[in-house]
Amino acid sequence: MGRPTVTDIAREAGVSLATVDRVLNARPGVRAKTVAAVQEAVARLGYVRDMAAANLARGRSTRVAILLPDTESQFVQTLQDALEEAAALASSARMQVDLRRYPASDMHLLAATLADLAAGGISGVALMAPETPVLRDALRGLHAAGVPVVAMVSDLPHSAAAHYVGIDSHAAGRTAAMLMGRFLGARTPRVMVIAQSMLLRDSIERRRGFDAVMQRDFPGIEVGQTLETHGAPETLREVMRLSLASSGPVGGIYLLGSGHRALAQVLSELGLLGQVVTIGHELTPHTKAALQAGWMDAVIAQNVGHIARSTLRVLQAKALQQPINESQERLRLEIILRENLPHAS
Amino acid sequence: MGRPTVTDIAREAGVSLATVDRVLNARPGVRAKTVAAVQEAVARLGYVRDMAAANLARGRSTRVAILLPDTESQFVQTLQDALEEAAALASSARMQVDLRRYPASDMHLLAATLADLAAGGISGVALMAPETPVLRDALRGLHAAGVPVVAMVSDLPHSAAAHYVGIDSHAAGRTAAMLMGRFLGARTPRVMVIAQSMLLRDSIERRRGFDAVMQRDFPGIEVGQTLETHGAPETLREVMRLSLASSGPVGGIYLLGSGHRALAQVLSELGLLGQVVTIGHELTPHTKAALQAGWMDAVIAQNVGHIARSTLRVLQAKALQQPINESQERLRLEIILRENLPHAS
DNA sequence: TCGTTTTTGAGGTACGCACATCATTTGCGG
DNA sequence: CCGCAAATGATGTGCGTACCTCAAAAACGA
Repeated sequence: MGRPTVTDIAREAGVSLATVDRVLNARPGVRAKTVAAVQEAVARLGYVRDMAAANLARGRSTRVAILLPDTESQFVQTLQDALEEAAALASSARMQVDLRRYPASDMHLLAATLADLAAGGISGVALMAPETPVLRDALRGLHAAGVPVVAMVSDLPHSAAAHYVGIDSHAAGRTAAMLMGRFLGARTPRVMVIAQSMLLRDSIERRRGFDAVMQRDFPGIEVGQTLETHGAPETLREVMRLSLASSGPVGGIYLLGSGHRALAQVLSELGLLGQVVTIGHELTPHTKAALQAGWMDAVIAQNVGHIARSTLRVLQAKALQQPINESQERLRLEIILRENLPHAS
Repeated sequence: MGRPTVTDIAREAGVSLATVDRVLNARPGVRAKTVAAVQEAVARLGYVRDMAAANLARGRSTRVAILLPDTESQFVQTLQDALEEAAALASSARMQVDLRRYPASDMHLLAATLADLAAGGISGVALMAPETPVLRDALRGLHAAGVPVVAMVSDLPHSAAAHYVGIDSHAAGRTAAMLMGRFLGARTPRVMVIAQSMLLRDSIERRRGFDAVMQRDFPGIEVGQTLETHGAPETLREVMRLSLASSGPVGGIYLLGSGHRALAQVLSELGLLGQVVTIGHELTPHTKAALQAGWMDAVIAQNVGHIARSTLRVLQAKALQQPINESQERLRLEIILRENLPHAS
């Protein structure tokens, strides 16, 4: 005989199917004593609800929304691709995904979108966004409406997010520092730190983690301030020139983000390409190429495919009020060198 | 309206439900022209079979066997734990797992067990084993019987294995070499290589990968022969003493396997603990502790939880003759330092 | 004890699909 | 054009669960 079914529970508990159903689905109108009897039968037989059948019967088709910033970042694009792929697969598990980009500059618009979604009867929302007050209020509104919110990549600790899917950014920064310290060897003990912007929480935390390990384990290495480029090649060239002029040559470069289109060129103009230890974050076509070319030494990444699948699983679970398998959803921080670069699929 | 169902397909293709069913399940007795019409309707409507409902209707309860060597290795134990956890979860997806250990010394017994399983009507087998001729024949027998075989951790390229779940061992060795070379810095450019045994194919390939990168990128570093310990602390102490005496001091130690219980003690006896760069494989309680203590510098690992879940998913898919989502099943080679050690869960 | 409320039982329908049976239609060779 | 085989249609049942309705029984208060 296979797994026990509701019928077995009914027989075992000496009640009818209807009563078992009432207990299992927490419907009212059952005496506490009867509830206990049914629950005992469940425990005794080791009954586990067949979720496939349950969802089939419910006829539920979870509808969720995922919001990504419209930043021209290759990482976000990579993540979007992964989400689309995962969404296609998830459709076979009766879940439809509404994947959108929002203008990163207009948080009020994002908030309005979220309000619309809540009103439109969505069963879950996942988003990657910086935690501004406006957003926080919008998310609390969602929470009040019973819509679970999942934070992606960058956590939203003060916004009643039901779950965070992403790596520990502080640990990511610490790891980058550890590799930087060890790879630097006999090179000039000075590191330049470059970022596109420090808006998202994860950049800030990476920087903190980086500094923590640098101070603790490599006190002899000097770490510069964060140079913000806002994605503009001109600014990148300018700030690097200025920094080199004022603080002197460097042995390493730490990219808080996923790198820049123009970075290779600027580095080569400055005669640094391949000469300095370069460590960055996120696996994108750019960073992949840089690793392969050999001028980037390491990339600290999170598996976007995993993020995408995990996000959808968590949204599904939250929407159906099912428990979450923590160990499956925990993301690992990945260190990518040229040698363990994933093959193009 | 929700997702299209078989009924929609039938209407769209202008055929009956029965015919749609015949086409979808590749049953005989349908003209090529009709098959094409149905498939076109499927493509047009973007029909995706509801696997939950399909499996429910099939009422199948896949039974699979997983065989692990009874080696006293912490890695195998960790893997077993992960498999048990995954199996518990998989039971809710109508799949029962028969998890066993076989005596690593007796391949004939393993072959006999496999023959029994084939006769007993199993729908899939996964195993971690060295590819000996006896085993190869047994696996071909399984293949002939239509039982899919999944190789875990160590590939079985000549044994008609339907799938390999594990990382690229050559790449693992290359990665270890790259880290060793860069971490070594100004230390004595000599590396000692230690293994429990060189039986499993993965050890051999790691060694090959390690040597390849060492020769290419760090020609100045001398790499010793593989010292086999067969798990005995005495042997470990002996071979290390001999090697140090004959070849002189070393700056790094490369553990081809997951380390030894006695390693920390022997290293400390020889005054090497924390003095030499130590790199090994697989995340186990031992290697975790060593990383945390700081005397191991890096561990190249594969995510056992992922291996376990992937193995079960692949077995399930093979048994049900469903396609496999390659990108989800591809394992990443993980580099673990103290800084990105996963938290105890 | 009676009437009322609460609890329980019995039974049906639906979800999307697999699989089986039997009737009917179609295509094809002669 | 007939006969036969192949192809297709029609229809039913079951998988395990959710959810609904109505009737019956039990518990309860007065």
